[in-house]
Amino acid sequence: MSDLKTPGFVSAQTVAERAGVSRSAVSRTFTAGASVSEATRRKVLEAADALGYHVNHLARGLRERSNIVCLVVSDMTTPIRARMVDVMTRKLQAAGRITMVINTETDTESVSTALRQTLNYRADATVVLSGTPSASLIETCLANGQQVVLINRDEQLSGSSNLGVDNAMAGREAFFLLRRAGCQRLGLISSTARTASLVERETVFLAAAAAAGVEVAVTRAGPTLYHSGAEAVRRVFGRSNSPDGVFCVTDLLALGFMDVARDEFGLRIPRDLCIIGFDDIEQAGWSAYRLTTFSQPQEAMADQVVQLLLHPQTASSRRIVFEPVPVWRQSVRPSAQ
Amino acid sequence: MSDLKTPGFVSAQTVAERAGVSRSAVSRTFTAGASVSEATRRKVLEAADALGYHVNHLARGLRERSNIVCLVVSDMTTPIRARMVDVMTRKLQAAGRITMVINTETDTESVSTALRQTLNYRADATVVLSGTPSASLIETCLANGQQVVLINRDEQLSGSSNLGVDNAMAGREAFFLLRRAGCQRLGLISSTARTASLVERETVFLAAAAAAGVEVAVTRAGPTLYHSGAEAVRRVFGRSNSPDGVFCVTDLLALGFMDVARDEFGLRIPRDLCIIGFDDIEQAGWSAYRLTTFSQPQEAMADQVVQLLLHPQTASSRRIVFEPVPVWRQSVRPSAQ
DNA sequence: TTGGCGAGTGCACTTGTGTGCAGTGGCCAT
DNA sequence: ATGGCCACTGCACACAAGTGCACTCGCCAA
Repeated sequence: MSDLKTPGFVSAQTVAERAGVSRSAVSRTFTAGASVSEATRRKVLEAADALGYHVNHLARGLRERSNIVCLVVSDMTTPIRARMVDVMTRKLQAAGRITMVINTETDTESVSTALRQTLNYRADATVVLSGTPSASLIETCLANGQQVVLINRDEQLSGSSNLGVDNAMAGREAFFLLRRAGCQRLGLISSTARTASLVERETVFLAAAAAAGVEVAVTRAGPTLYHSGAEAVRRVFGRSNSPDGVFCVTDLLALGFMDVARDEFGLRIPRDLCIIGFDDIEQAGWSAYRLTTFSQPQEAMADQVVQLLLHPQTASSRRIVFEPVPVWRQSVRPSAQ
Repeated sequence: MSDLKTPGFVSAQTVAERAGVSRSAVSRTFTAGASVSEATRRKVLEAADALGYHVNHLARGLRERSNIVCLVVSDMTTPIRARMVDVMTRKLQAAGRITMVINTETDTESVSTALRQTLNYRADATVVLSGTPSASLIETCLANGQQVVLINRDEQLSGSSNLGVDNAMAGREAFFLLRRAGCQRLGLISSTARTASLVERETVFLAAAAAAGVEVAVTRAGPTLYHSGAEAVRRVFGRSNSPDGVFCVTDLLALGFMDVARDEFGLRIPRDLCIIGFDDIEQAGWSAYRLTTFSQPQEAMADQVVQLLLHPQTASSRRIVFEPVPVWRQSVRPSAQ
């Protein structure tokens, strides 16, 4: 049509005029279950199509729920985070929600700013993948009727739901796997980031070793990234008695460790050195690595988040723990002798 | 305070009542440059703080621009995409915009649905990272005063801006690098996905080879993923005369190719086999690979998108091409003999 | 003393929806 | 023929903001 349209969105009013009906009729046409005659509906749909009309969800969100969910996340380029964002957005979309991504630093200040944005956009819920927001701000969110879901974050924070994986199980299991493989001198490769998850994996691994009377050399060469794992090798094998089995609290650390251990120190894995990681990122399965690790059940976690959104009454102050599943590959010897 | 607050967001009206001023005063307090006395502003801020008030950006978006930008993307777990989403969200945030992510399949149908969502939420602009939307739908977006930016997508689509990298340069350069390294039998490893970008890299590489009178074996073992590169090796080295230099149209393909070439065929890189990729994903720099490749200037592209949003008048129907920058590593011999 | 000016304030309108309520018209049973 | 019921329609209000316009009030100069 040669409608000389002024730039800007077309409203229900315009559609109503063109269709020769009231604006209410237009609204009802696009509301499931509302009462409209077939004739009216057809006229409206025709006019809407000709004008390119789309219901304004922002205005709709003024009265009731906005169907917006904010995802607060940092380090998105990290494979594990990227996959989490992917899974989350897909599941939320399938549940009729739309995702606003807020990319932030991990520090509390920055996350708080993000959370305030969340309130500005009337998100029904906020899912925090990184950093830990201050308790008082969470209270504000809750007071505003917003749900807050923390994933792999600090323990209980008043009122917010809390999803996490059983890090203790992984730390314990990692120790026994290395011992069963016959490793004598153990190493723990961790990160300078002191996330609750990482700390728990560390402490449980160390506790299990202590209980068995085994000493463990701990190395923290930098942030939770590939090059920190790489750097860790140089520190570890500079020392007097180098380990023959290491638990890396993250796959990225493990992959960096493997590369440099082979490349610069000529070690063969798992012959000279056994390695266990955590996360089961895609690269861990690449044939250059074949890393034995633990997989986070991200699909299940995302499903759970959706459930919490759909049934908010069940959501208050709960902590839900998921079991990581061990993924057997070739970076650990099957058994001693 | 022991305000028995009913769940739900607190509005400017409530704040006004508590502060003993008009709602206008509240609005003006939160509007930069509006005229409010210092005394009033203080009263308002105090009440707002006590009640946990936050300006409703949705309602604000009813009158003017919403400051929402939709990002339509698929295959988010892919390193190159994950980084693009990361860079985009950060730059948009810095420019005062908020990002809505729509995670979609690459097929046209699914992208069209996504684009309609975009209109529902009154996004000021839509940035399409994956798939190609139908031209008619783009027209609808434009008619509604929305900007559409296509990244690495098909050529010109009426009215939308179009950012891309110079694939031709990469294809040509890749050929010459392999030749200069002394490679005699060339291979091209590509994807079953027929994206404009991939096709262009392919055809230019092949054209350069044809012009030099060199034959090239083309292999397309599957989607643009690691395991397709891995699978390609088995096909390529099953044939009679195997290549000693390959151009993989994507880093992921290249890494899969390298792994299996070394692992199952005992080839040494770059001694027996030279490999060039494209994208410069993080993993390409890992010491297991040290892949020579081309880097997409994603930061610059995101900056350009922000510029287009800030100055919409300059945005109509433009195609802007960025130069990929060659990244020299060790998967190609420096030079023949 | 009075007119003018400027800062500050509030009313009322705007944006695009969804929906309660009242009203209309058609159809069927009595 | 008429009352009752039901499907449909439109008015008007609510939602949460920003803002033009009119108005008040204090202060200063003529």
